[in-house]
Amino acid sequence: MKSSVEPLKARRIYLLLRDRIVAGDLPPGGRLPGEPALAAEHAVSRVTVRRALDLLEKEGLVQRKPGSGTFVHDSRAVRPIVADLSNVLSHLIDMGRSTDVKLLSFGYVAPPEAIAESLGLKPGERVQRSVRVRLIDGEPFSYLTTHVPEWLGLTYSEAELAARPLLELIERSGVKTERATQAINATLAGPEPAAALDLEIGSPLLTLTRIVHDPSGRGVEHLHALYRPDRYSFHMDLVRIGDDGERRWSPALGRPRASETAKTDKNKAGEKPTRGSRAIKQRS
Amino acid sequence: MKSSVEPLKARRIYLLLRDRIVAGDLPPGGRLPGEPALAAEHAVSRVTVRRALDLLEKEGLVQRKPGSGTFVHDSRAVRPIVADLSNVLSHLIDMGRSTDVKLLSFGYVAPPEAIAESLGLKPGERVQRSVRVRLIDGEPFSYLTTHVPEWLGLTYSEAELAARPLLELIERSGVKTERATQAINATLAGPEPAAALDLEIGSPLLTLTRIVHDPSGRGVEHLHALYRPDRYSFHMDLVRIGDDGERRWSPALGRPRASETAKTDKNKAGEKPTRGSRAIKQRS
DNA sequence: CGAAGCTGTATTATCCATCATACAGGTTCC
DNA sequence: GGAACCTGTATGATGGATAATACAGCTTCG
Repeated sequence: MKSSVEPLKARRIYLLLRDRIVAGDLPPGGRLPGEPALAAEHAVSRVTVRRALDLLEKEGLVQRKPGSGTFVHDSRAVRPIVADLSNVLSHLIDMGRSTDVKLLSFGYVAPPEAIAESLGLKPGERVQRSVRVRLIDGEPFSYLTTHVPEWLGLTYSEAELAARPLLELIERSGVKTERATQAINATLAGPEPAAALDLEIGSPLLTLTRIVHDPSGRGVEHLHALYRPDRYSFHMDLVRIGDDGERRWSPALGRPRASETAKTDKNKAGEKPTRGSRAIKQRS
Repeated sequence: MKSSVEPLKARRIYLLLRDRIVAGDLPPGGRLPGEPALAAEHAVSRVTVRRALDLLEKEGLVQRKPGSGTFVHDSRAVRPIVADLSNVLSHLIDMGRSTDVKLLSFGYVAPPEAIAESLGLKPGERVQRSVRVRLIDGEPFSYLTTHVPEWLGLTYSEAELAARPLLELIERSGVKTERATQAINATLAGPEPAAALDLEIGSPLLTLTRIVHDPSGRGVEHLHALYRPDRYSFHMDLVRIGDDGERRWSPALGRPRASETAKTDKNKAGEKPTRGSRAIKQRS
């Protein structure tokens, strides 16, 4: 185990710089402020700034040139996968990229109350719980926890779950899946997801919680998915509908545009760097 | 000042326990293991466990009873506001809740390259940049950064932006907004958003990036929104469409069900006085 | 060339998260 | 009542992260 405790301020600065890089705020190939400037800007010592830059360099986001400066690596290789609303990745497979699934856990347990409630289970009813990780080109990008009522889970084997989509197995059993509700949110990575997704604890994650119902309204699947935001994001096209009184956006249906896959402009949690504030005297 | 650096192990345990609570693994009202037990389980000192519990208590997730134990708070009151796909909150207003907008920043600047590209601007073209914070019942829940081409931004004033929805101002100018694309992702809070949203730096945030186009395909608005995940989340209903070969989920259109979800979050009042800036009532 | 700026490296001192331990006071339950 | 829990609080010790400072070698540019 790594008993070496991770830095705090260093990590903070690392995250901030990383966000600005992936957001395109610091253009690829561009030089970022010098270590003394960064140290002053964030009110930390230069040693700490170096720690943050070490992390960025180790991840290949940044390239350091002694005597010259630190530069954003040109090939921002880490473009997120794009999934449409319905969470469809099929166009990725068309593109020749391979997705694999690792089954981390499989078993029958008593469900947490919240899940039992959302599936409409009777008290005492058990569920099949599985944890899977999806990989694209060998890299993990999602951490899936599913709960399925026991009577339904028993219609397929552990090996089948590891090999085929869960929804396919459910429908094979004769259950019709017509409706679902889902919620998208954000959270921080706990120890298990962090390890499975090859992330640091405390990294941000996209979450998707989906509850699938059969036509009678009975819950048949509870899916909780965690996504690495640097490798996955939800995209959708919207059209403006409604007449003048109440116009609003509505998702544009139709085939997911297999258009240019990604035009990532993610986000910037940070803000504009106030330029021109330099002039730090590190020397006496 | 808050130079108080966050703990590491304490934060780890905090995240662990938090995940188990929100997942329903530890049922509401239940008592969680005693501090000595937790300390032994995670191989840390009791002081560290207490730090983690302090965080949970401050967030209202647990309640401590001296001499008795630490309990999961019954009413997990902090239910996020629910917005449907199109980011519509109208049902909240129907419910009598008030949303306000604070304009934090307004000005004309040279756009970051990523934004210029997504709006299809010519080199050298400037944009109007604004930063707003939305509040519900006085509590901030979203941090909006918008970029609008200068020629369009000049058709309205700063005061108008603070008082009316941006899209309404754009349409008033004669520009037709028919299409948009958006992406949903997750990130960590940087210093400015954290301060505006009354959060710690490094808190998780939901992000929404939307680019609005006019019928000719010209970009007219770049919206970057950050949402507090504990106060806001995206919900949607899905239906299963397509014939047998390729069945998939598709968003169910129609009015967003005024679902059970939004309840008043009884957060501890008082805390941070919202910083003095204008707060204007505005419809979603 | 030479000044200015940059990264790489080293040293010392300080701060703070964590540990280990002890004790006080409340609750639960037999 | 009293044993066995629990949370609240205080103590000192320790190690790692951070700060402050100094200097080396490199690149860029006038």
